[in-house]
Amino acid sequence: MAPRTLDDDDLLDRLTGVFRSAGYEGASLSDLSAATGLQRSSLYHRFPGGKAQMAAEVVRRVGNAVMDVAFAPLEHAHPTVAEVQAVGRSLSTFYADGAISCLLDTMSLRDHASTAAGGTVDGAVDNELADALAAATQRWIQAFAGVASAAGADQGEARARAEDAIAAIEGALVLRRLTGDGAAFARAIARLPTALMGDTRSTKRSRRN
Amino acid sequence: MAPRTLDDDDLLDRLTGVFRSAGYEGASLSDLSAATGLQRSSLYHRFPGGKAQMAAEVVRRVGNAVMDVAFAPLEHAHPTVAEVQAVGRSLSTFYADGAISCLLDTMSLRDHASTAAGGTVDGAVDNELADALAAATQRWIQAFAGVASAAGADQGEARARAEDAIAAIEGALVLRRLTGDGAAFARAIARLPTALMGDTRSTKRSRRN
DNA sequence: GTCTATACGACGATAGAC
DNA sequence: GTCTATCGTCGTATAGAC
Repeated sequence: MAPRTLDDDDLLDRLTGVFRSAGYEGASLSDLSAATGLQRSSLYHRFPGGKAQMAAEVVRRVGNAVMDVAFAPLEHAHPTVAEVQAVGRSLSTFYADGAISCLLDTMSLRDHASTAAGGTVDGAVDNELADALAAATQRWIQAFAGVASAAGADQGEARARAEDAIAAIEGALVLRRLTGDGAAFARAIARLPTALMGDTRSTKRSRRN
Repeated sequence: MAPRTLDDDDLLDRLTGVFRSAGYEGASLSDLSAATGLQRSSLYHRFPGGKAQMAAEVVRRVGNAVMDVAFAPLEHAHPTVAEVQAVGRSLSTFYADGAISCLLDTMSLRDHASTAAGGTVDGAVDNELADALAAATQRWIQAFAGVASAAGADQGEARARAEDAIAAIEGALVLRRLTGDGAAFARAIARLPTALMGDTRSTKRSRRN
């Protein structure tokens, strides 16, 4: 019912939703077509590289969006606990309180193919996705590690805290898929300030850790 | 070159390897056939329910194996720190120091299909997989929660500690897929005793937490 | 820039010989 | 209990009309 164009941002948003819940292999062109309202061939007009290109662009775009919305507040010298809590709220919104999976998880499977014979042309496209995932992960780690560093952790410890905090969130999202219970995700978010900055005891929370 | 039978345990082991690295959608019958040395039709002879049945049996079998090997030592009244550390070592082996993904993660995606029209027959098979995943998850949570309870945590806190410890492990496995670095996984395993039992300070480790 | 139509291989699944 | 051969469907990807 809409014979005219669809906005580029809207288009990628729709694609993102499919990849987030189905993963790379699970997201068929029919799914992507249905979600966007565009026919398969129209998708190929915008993404000549096919599904692999769609996936890579989705990952890059989401990575940028998350950096802007959630982590930009952290990029000055000394983030406060309140600012880290705000990042937690942004992440809660982004993941719909844990109900939506993370692209880093759902897109990081696959790829026993394409490594077989000599370098095919689309091998580069496949690596594009892997590179986008790795880049987004590193940016996330560095954003969190920056917070830990500002709180006084040395470089190695800062990176460890960042990785552990991310792992807690990613693992909670997996758990949520399995149990339907978002409590673990909520705890991982609530723990974010102390996980990164150590025990600042500026809030009333004590618990283990 | 082996026209005769393949042992049932071996067969499921081979299938497990494919599902672990490729996920449900990513594991094709060709992959499963190649990994087992059996033709597609032979696989159907053993698993009339097809891929869904293979997946469900794999999940159930792995769930049982993990319970036996790793968690059985915990099923008496008061597990010791050393015993929990031993569980960590078993898990490290099971996950090849983080290099192998967890079935709970890789198999818990998918399934926008089969819910469409009226109840088809194979809808039950699909739920079989989801049920197997949920059951394995609950058994894991309860095994860990038992440790926390024995260490003095009340019921809610025990379950929270168990879920958080599992999330830390699952998230570290995701991170390892993304970065190729197993350090986060090693830390999640090392933290297991204190994560479940609180700060027993019986080892020299202090750190945050 | 979107559509209809179609190519063609891989997919899950089945039939029937041995 | 395994095989070869094949089914119909859906997968990704293209060609060409509008």
